[in-house]
Amino acid sequence: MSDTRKPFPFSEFEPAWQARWETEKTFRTPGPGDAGFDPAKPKYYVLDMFPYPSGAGLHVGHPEGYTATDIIGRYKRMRGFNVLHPMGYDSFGLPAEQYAIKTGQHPAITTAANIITFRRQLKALGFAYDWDREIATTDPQYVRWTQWIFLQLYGAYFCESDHKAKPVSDLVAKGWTREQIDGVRLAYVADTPVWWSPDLGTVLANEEVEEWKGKGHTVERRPLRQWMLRITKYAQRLIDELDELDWPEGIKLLQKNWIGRSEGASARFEIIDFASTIEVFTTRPDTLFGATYMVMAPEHPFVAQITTTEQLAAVEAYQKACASKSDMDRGDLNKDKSGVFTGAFALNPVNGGRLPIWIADYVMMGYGTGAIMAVPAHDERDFEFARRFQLPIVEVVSGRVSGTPTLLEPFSDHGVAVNSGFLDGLATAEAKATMIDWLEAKHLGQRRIQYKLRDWLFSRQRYWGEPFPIVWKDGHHQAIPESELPLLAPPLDDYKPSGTPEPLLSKAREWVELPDGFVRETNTMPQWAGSCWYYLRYCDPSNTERFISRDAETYWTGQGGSAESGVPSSTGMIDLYVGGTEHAVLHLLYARFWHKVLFDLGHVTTPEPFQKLINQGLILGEDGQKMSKSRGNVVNPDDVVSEYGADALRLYEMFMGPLEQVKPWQMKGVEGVSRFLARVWRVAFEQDQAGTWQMSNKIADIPCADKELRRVVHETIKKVGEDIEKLNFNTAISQMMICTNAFTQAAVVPLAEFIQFLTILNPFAPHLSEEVHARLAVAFKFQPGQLSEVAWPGYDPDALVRSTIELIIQVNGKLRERVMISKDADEAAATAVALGCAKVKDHTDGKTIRKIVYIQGKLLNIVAS
RNA sequence: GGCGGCUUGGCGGAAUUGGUAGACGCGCUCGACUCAAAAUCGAGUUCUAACGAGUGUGGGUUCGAGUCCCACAGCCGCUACCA
Repeated sequence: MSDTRKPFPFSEFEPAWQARWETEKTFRTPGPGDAGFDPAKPKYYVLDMFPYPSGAGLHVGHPEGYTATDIIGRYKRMRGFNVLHPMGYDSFGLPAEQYAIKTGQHPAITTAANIITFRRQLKALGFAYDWDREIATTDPQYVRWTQWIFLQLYGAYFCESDHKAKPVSDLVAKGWTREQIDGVRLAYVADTPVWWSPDLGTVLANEEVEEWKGKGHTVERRPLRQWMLRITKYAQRLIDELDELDWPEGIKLLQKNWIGRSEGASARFEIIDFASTIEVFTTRPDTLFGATYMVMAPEHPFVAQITTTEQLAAVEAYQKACASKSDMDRGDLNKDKSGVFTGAFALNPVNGGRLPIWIADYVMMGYGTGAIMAVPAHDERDFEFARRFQLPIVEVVSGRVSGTPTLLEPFSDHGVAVNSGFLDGLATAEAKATMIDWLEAKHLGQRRIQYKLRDWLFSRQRYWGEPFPIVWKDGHHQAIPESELPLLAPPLDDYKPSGTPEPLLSKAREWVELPDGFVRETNTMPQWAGSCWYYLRYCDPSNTERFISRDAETYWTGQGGSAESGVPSSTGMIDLYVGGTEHAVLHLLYARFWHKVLFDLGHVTTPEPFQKLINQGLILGEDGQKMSKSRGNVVNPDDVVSEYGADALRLYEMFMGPLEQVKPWQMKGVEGVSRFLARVWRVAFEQDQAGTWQMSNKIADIPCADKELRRVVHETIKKVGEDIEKLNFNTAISQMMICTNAFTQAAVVPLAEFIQFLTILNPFAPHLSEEVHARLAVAFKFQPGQLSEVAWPGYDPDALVRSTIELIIQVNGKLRERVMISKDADEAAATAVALGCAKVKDHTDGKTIRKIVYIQGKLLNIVAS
C-alpha cells in the first residue's frame, strides 16, 4: 500500500519515532544508584499485569490496559514525576510444555520465540516502557530470586501472638524439634486429596480444575504428598488490610467472600458406646437444641471406626460412589440429597438426645471439621435431607409473631429461641453468646472463627516451572544453600506425562540423585510464583545481591522520595495497577500474601503491594460475543496497526468507552479516530499535486486573536488533564476532537496554541504529535526537543470566562425558552427577561406564579399553577 | 441458589454528581468539489405530520430526577451444598 494513499503517513513516522525512543532511551527511568537519578523528584509507579507470552501473540485486550497506563505514565512524566512503567513476561506455563510434548522442542525455545513476538508487538505500539527493566519469570536470574523468596517462606512460621511471620530460627533457639518446626513452616509438606490430571501429568489447584476440564482434560481426586503454603494464617489480615486500599469495592468483596470468614463455635458430641467425640463447626450454636442428627463427610477418617457391622456394606458402597462421583458435575446432584446411616449415635450435649450419625456428600471434608450437627428446622440443606430420610425436625427458633409453627419450610433467619431450655426467649444474637459460654464452661466447645480459604497447594508435577530449592534425606526435607541458586531444571528428552503422579523431573536421574544419600525435590512451582513478586523486581531488575535493593524498595514505595510528592506514605507500593478481573481473586490474593510475608520478615517496607487497582473491561467481538477463534471474531492488533497505525489503535481503544466497562469492538470506530488523527495532521499540512505533505500556511507564529478559539484550547487543556487523572480517557478524546474541529474551522491557527494542543495529545498519540511538532520546529526554526520532554501545559482561567451565557427558562420544570443573558444577571433581571418571552407567557397565562427558582448562570424555573 | 455489575437514539457512548438528555464518534440523508468515484469539506439526524412524548417497568421524594428512595423485570460476569 502506498503511503500517499493513507490519510497521513503513519507507516513512515511511527517506526522512525519508535527507533529513536529505543536508541536514545527516551523513557529510561533512573532509580537509586543510576546515573541521572534525582531523589528530589516524586515517584509514580504505574503497573500493567504482565502477559503470558502465548504463541498467538498480543490480542486487542492487552493494549487496552497498556495504553491506559501508558497515557497515565507519559502524563505524570510531563507533570514532573519520575515514572516507573515497566513491562515483562509471565513466561512459565503449561502451553509451552504442551507444545514440547507434541514437538519435543524445549519449552525455553518456544518461550523465547514468543517473547520476541510480544516485544516486537509492544514496541510497535509505542509504549513508553523502560526496556532496560524488562524481565521474564523464566530468566535464571529471576528464578534465582523466586526460589530465594520460597526459601523465606520455608524458613518462616506464623507467630500467633504477634500475628506475623518470623524466622523459624527463633524456634530453634527455643529448643523446638525438627518435626515441630516442620509442622509450622509457611511452606510445608502434607498429604492432601488433590485434583490430579493424568493427561496433563500434574495436580491442579482447586481453582484451575474447571478451566482445564473445560479444555477437555480429565481430572480425578487423589491423596498425594504436596507442598502447601500456609496462606490461611493470613486470612484475617488479608481481609482487614483491604480497607486501606483504593480498589473497586466489588473486587474487595470478591476477595472477602473468597476468604469467607464466618463466626461461630465448635462443639464436641460424644459418640454413644464409643470412647471418642465428633467435633463440628456451626455458625448457629443457638440452635443446638434443634440438632436431631449428625452428618460426616464420606471421606471422614472416623467413619470406618464408628460404622456398625450391619451398616458397613452400605457405607462402603456409598463412599465408593462418592469417590468416583467427585469428577461428575456436582450441580446435577444438588437437588437430590443422598446419604447413608452409619449405625452409630451421638449424644446431644444440651438435652441428651440420641442423634443418628449419617454420612452424606453434602458435607465437605475440606471445610470446618468435616462433620456437622444437623438442625433441619433451621437449615435448608438439613431440612431437605431430613425430609428425604424421615428424620425428626424440631423447631427451636421462632421468627413468627404468633401461631403454631407449620414446619413446611426451614426458617434460617434470626428470631427468638424456643424449645431450648435455658435459651428460651433470647434473641438469636444473645442465644448464640449464651450457648457459647455454656459450651466453654462445660469444656464442650468454644468460640471459633472459620474461613473458607484453604492452604495454597503450591507444587506441580510439570517440567516448565521453578524447581523447589529443596533436597531430601531419610524422609526429611531441607533447603539448599542460597549460593546454589538458581537451581535450574535439567534438559529432558521426553516431556510426556508418565500417567503417574511422579513428577517429570524425577526422570532426570543424575540431577535428582546427589552424594551422601540426598535426593532433590522433583516438584516444580505453579505459574503464580513468578507473578507474585515481579513488581518488586522491576524496581531493581539486574541486582545480583538482593531481589530488590533497600534503596530501590524505599524509593519506589514513596518513602525515599521528596516529601512534596503529594502521595502520602501509603500502605501499598504501586500507585496504579491495571489489569483484568480474571485476576481479582487468585493472583491478587497470592501476591498480597507473599508481600505480607516479605513485609513481616523485614524485606519490604509496606504491608501491601498494590495501592490502587483498576480493572479494565473485556473487549468483545463486533458481534457482541467474547472473542474466540471458534467464533472467528478475533481482532488482531497487528492488522489494525498496519491498516490504521499504532496511534489509531491506541486512541480507539481509549475512545471505545470507560476503561472498566465491557464493550464491543467496532472497526468503523477505528476509522473514526483515524479520521480524527488525519484532521489533526491536516491542520498543519496539506497535500500538493504530487501527493507530498506541505506545511499549511494556516499556521502562523502570532498571538491568538480569536477569543473563542483560545477558549476552546484552554478548556481542552483543563478537561484533558482532569480526565486523565480520573482515567476518563474517552471523554478526554472527545474534547480533543472538539478542539481539532475548532482548529480546522479557524482561518488562522496560532502556532503556540497548536503546540499546546499537540502536547496534551502526546500521551494518547505520541507518534503523530511528535512528528507534527518536529516538522513545525523545522518550518518555524525552533529547537526541536521531544514533546514528551515538555511540561504539561497550564490553562489560563481567564480564557475560560464567557461574559454572556445561555439562560434556560423552565415553566414547572419544563424547558420553554433559552435566552442569552449576562452571566452576572440577578434574579430580578432574569425573571423580567423570562416573563417577557412569548413562550413563557403561553404557559403561564391564567396561572398564578407561586415560586421562582433561579440558578445564576444556568437556569430559571417559574412555578405556576 | 448466593454475590457483584449493567440497562440512555439505528450503533459505541456523553451528561458539570439533583439543573438544557443524547456531547464526541459511527451510521444515515442532503449539499459542495469531481467527467465520475473515493477522499475531503459543509448542513442535518431521539421519536412524532403535529400536539406532545422520551433514559428497562411501576411507584415515591423534589420547583426540577438518567442521577436520590422503594418494588419489579431483563441481560452479563463470578461463585456454587462453606454448616
